[in-house]
Amino acid sequence: MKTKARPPRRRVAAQSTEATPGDQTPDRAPPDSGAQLARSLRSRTAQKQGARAEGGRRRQAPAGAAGRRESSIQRRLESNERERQRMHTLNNAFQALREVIPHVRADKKLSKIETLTLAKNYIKSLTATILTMSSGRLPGLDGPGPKLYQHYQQQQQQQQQQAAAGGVLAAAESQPAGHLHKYSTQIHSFREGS
DNA sequence: TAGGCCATCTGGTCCT
DNA sequence: AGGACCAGATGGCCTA
Repeated sequence: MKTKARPPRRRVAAQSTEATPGDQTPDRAPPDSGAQLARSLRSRTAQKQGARAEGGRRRQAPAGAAGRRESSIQRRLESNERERQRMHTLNNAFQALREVIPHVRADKKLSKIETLTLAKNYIKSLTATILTMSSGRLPGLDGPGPKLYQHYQQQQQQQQQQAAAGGVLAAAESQPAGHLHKYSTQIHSFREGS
């Protein structure tokens, strides 16, 4: 099943502080209020630390414990926010990659795994094309072409050896021309919406 | 309704 | 010590 471009959606966030400024993936609703989160965290923490009553009584929290708990909550909130930002920059990078990879259905957003797979094979097919052209055009001449081609062939041999050891290698991966074929096949399989 | 994809939270580990 | 990175868990939204 494929995921089509989606309208914004909401997430009932269990935790979080506030709307992320400059959120580039408005896929999600801004998180809950800090107050809510703090409440949630406090109750969780209470459960975890075993608000275990001893003989039906709660132990008295040591002096300063409340302050430490608050600062611990605060640190968690800040950490969550950083993590959110980190994921946003990662998603921005994915988006930038999507925009650079030619694919058939412009209206369909590539998933992350599709983006990576397509990018890998696109790079391979471009590399193969460039090397084929340059080695053909500059036989025996000084220049990057032949060296690159040699390097590429070495890489291919290594990959074949590794694959032989592992016992897996698609025929398309084993030769330059195969990359283009594999890439275009993949584009079409994605288009089919497999 | 099941399955795919994703955002977010969270705790652990690594790095500076 | 604090931030970055990572992976597992959770739950929402969407499509077939």
